[in-house]
Amino acid sequence: MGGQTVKPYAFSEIEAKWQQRWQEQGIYRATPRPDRQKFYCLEMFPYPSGRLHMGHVRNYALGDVVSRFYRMRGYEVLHPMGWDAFGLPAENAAIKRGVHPADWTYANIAYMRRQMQKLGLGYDWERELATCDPEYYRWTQWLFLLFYERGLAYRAAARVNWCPGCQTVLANEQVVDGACWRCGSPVEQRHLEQWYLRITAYADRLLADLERLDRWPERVRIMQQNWIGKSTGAEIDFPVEGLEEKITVFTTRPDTLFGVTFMVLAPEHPLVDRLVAGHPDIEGAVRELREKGVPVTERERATLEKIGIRTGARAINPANGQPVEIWVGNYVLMEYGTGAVMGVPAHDQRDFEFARRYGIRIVPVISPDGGPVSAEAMEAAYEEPGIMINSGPFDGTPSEEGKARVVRWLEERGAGRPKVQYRLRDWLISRQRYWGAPIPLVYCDRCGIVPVPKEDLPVLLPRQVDFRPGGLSPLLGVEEFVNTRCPRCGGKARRETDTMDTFIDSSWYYLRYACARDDREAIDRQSVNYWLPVDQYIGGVEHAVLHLLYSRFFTKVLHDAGLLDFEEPFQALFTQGMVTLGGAAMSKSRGNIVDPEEIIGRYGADTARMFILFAAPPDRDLEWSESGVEGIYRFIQRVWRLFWDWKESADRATSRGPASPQLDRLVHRTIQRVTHDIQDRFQPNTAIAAIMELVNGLYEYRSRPAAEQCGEQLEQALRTLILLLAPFAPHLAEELWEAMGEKESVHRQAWPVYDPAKLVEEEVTVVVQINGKLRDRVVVPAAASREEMEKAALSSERVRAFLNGRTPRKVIVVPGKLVNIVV
RNA sequence: GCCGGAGUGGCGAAACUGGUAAACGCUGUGGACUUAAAAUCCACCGGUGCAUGGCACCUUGCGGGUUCGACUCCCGCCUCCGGCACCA
Repeated sequence: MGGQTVKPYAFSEIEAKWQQRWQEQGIYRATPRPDRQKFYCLEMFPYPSGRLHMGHVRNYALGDVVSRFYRMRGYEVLHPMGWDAFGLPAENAAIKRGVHPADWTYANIAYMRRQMQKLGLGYDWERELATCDPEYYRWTQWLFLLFYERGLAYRAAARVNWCPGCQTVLANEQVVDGACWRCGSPVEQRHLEQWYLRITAYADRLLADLERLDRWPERVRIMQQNWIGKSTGAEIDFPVEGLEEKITVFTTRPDTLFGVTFMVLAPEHPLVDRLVAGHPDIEGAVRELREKGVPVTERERATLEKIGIRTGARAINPANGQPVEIWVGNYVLMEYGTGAVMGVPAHDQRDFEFARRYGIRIVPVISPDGGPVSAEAMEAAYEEPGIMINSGPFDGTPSEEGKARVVRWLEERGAGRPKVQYRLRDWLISRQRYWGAPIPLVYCDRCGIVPVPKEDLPVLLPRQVDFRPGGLSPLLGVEEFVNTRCPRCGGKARRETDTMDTFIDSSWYYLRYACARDDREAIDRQSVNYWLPVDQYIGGVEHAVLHLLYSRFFTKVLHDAGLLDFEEPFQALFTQGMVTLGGAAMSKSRGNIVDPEEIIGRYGADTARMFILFAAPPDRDLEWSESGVEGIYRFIQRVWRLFWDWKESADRATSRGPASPQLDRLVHRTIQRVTHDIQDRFQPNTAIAAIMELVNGLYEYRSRPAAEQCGEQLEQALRTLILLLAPFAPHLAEELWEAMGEKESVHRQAWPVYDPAKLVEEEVTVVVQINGKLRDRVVVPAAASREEMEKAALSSERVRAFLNGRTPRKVIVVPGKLVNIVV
C-alpha cells in the first residue's frame, strides 16, 4: 500500500479531546424516553481502594461495550457508576497514616474517577453516588428503619463470628474456610448481642425464585441454592422419662423413626443442665465439651472425633414407646434445627459410627428388598431408600412413601409435624467499627429501643473519633454522639454505637442510581420502576452468596413494602473471570496490582480496553501478561493507516471499479458476527477477531489496482468498520467518524444491520471425504442440488484415484458443505 | 464425599446445531525495504514418516462406545479450579 506518511496516531491527544467533548455534550446522560426501550447496564461498583487495576478494567470495559452497543441499537441506556465507600481499609489507612477515613476515601474516589474517565468509560456521572455520603446513608438508615418496622431487624444474643484482625463481628457469608473474607484472619467464636436482619424469613422465596433467573450463570444459582440449604422433613417430640419435658428433634428421615436407639443433644442445649444435674462427673464432662467449643472451620469439624457423653437420662420413642438413651455430643450443632438429633445407627453413617463406638444397639428398619436384615452383619449404615421393616404398622411400606405417612401418623398423635429446615442463618449486620452507616436507634431507659424518627435522618457520623480498634465500637467514645434524648419521651438516652455492615449499603445502590439526586425519598417509585430491574449486571463471582444474595433479599422486602414492582433486581448476570497475577486475584491488600495507567500512557486507553477484552473469553480467569498488548496496538494503528491512506489518497474519487460481492459479503458477515458475539454470546474476544478479519480483508482489497476498486463501496465498508469498532475503541472510532465528515457522535449512530442477501455466495467450496477422511475439495454453485454435488465429488480425479474402481456403498451430502463417500 | 466448571499448537485462544481442528492474535524463523535499526510489508510456523515443489499417517487430558463422520453425544477414568460438607 502507498501512503507512507499518513498522520501519526496521537492517542493521548485524541483521547483527551473526546473525553472532554463527551463530558461537555453529556452524551452518556440517561433520560427516560417514552419512544425507546430502556436498557440498564450495570457493573458492580468498586471499593475506592486507591487505584484501578486490570481486573477493574476488564469489568468496566465489558460493561462499556455492552452499554455502547445497546445505545447504538436504539435503547435508552442507563450506565451509572458509584463507590462502595464505607469499609475498613479507610480506617486502617487512618490508623497507619493519620489521614481521616473520609479524606482518604474521597481522595481515592477522585483519583479513581479520573482513571475511569481516562479509560473513556461512558458513564452518566450525574448519577454518581458514594455510600459514605450522608445523602446516601441517610436513606440506608431509612431502609434499616423500614426493615425494623416490618419486624425484619432484631437484636439477639448468639454465638457469633469474631474477626480479630478487623476487630468486629462477621456474618456467616463473610467467613470463608474459617477465615475472614476480607483480611484472612482465622475467625473466633464469641457470644454477643448483635443486630440481625431476618433473611431466613425469605429463604423459601430466595430459593424458589432462583428458577426464574434463567439468564444467571447456573453456577451462581447452585451456589445460592447450596447456601440456602433447604431440607424437608419433620419435627418429632420425644418425651423425657421422669420429667415433664420433651425433646424435639428435626429429621429428614421420619421413615427411620422405629430404628431410633439413642438421641444426641448439642452441648449448649437448654435441657442438658437439668438432665445431668446431680451427677458431678457428667456435669464436668459436659462443661469440658462446651469449653472446647466447636471448631471454626468446616473441615476441622468434619474430621473432628465424635465424642459422646451418656447423660443417664432416657427419652421415649413416640413411635413404639421404647426408651432411648440421651447423649450429649460434640457433633450436634445448636444453630441448626433444634439442637437435638435422633440417632438411627442402621441408616445414618454418623450414627452408625457413634453407636459402634459406644456399644449402642443397632436396629435396621429399612431393608433394600423387604427381607430381614442382620444388624450384626452391617458394616456401614444403609442410607438408600428401601422397604420399611421392624416398623409396626408401616412394615412393607416403601421408605420414600413412608416419610410422609409416618409424619401424618405422628401429627394425629400430636407427636410431630412436617418441617422445612434451612441452612441459611439470619444476617448479622452490626459492626464494631467507625467507617459505616450508624444504626439509627436509641436506647432509652424508659422506652427501651426507639427508632430515630425518619425526619431526623441522617444520624451523622461524627468526624472526631478515635478509631483505633479495641474490640468496642469507636463511636462509644464520642460522648456528644452517644448521649442523646429519647425521641419518644424526651428523657436521657444513648445512641446505638455500632455501624452497619457495608453489604447493606451495596444491597440497594442499584436502585438509587435511578433517582440518585432525589432528596425527598430513598426510592422514587416512578424512576426506579422505570429503569429497574437491571438488564445486564456484570461482576465477579466472589459475590455469589454475598452481595447477590443480600440484594435479592432487599429487593423482595422493598417489593413487599410496595416500593418496587419487581421481585428480582438483576435480570441477567454475567460473572467475569478474575485477572490474576502470580495466580491470585489482583487486590491492593495482596499488593499484586497492575496499574492500567502504564498501559494507557504507552498505548492509549483504546488499546488497554481492547487488549483485555481480546485476551480471553470474559468468563475465564486471565493470568496477566503484557505479551499481546503490542498486537492490539498494531491492529489499531492498522485501522488508523487504512483510514488515512484512503482519505488522503488521490485516487479516492476516481476509483470507479465495479462493486465487489466478496467485499460486501465480508462486511455483512462481519456485522452479523460482531452483533451476535456481543448480543447473544457475550464474547468480545471473537467479535474483535471478526473485526480484525475485516481489516485484513480491506487491506487486501486496497492492494488491488485503483481502477478495480469501487470508491463508494470502500467508503461504506470503512463507515461500517468505524461503527463496529465504536463500542471497543470509542476514541478511535469517534476521531475517524469525525474525519469522515460527520458532525454527530459515532456513539449516537445506529448500529449497522446486515443484509442476508449480501451473505449469499455464488459458489462454495465443498469438502469431499472418503470414509470420513478429507480427500479433496470441489467448487460448486452455491445452489447445487445434492445430486449435482455428488456428481461433482465423484468426478474429482483425486477421488477417483482413491476409490480405485470401488463403488460407493453410500454417499452422504450436506448441501453447501460436504460430500462423504462411504465404500 | 456431593455438586458445578475446565483440560485443544511454543503461548492467549477459535470451531455457534455432530460436518474442512487450530480462525484471530502473540512469540519465533526466513525474506523485502533500509547505510543500519525501528516501523511496515511478504512467507512459513501441531507431530511423525517417505527422501520432501508433494504425499501418507497421527493429533483436541486418558481408555472405550455410538455414528458415514465426534473437540462436540454416551460410558469409565485422570488432572486442575470453584462451591457445599458431622446440616441431622
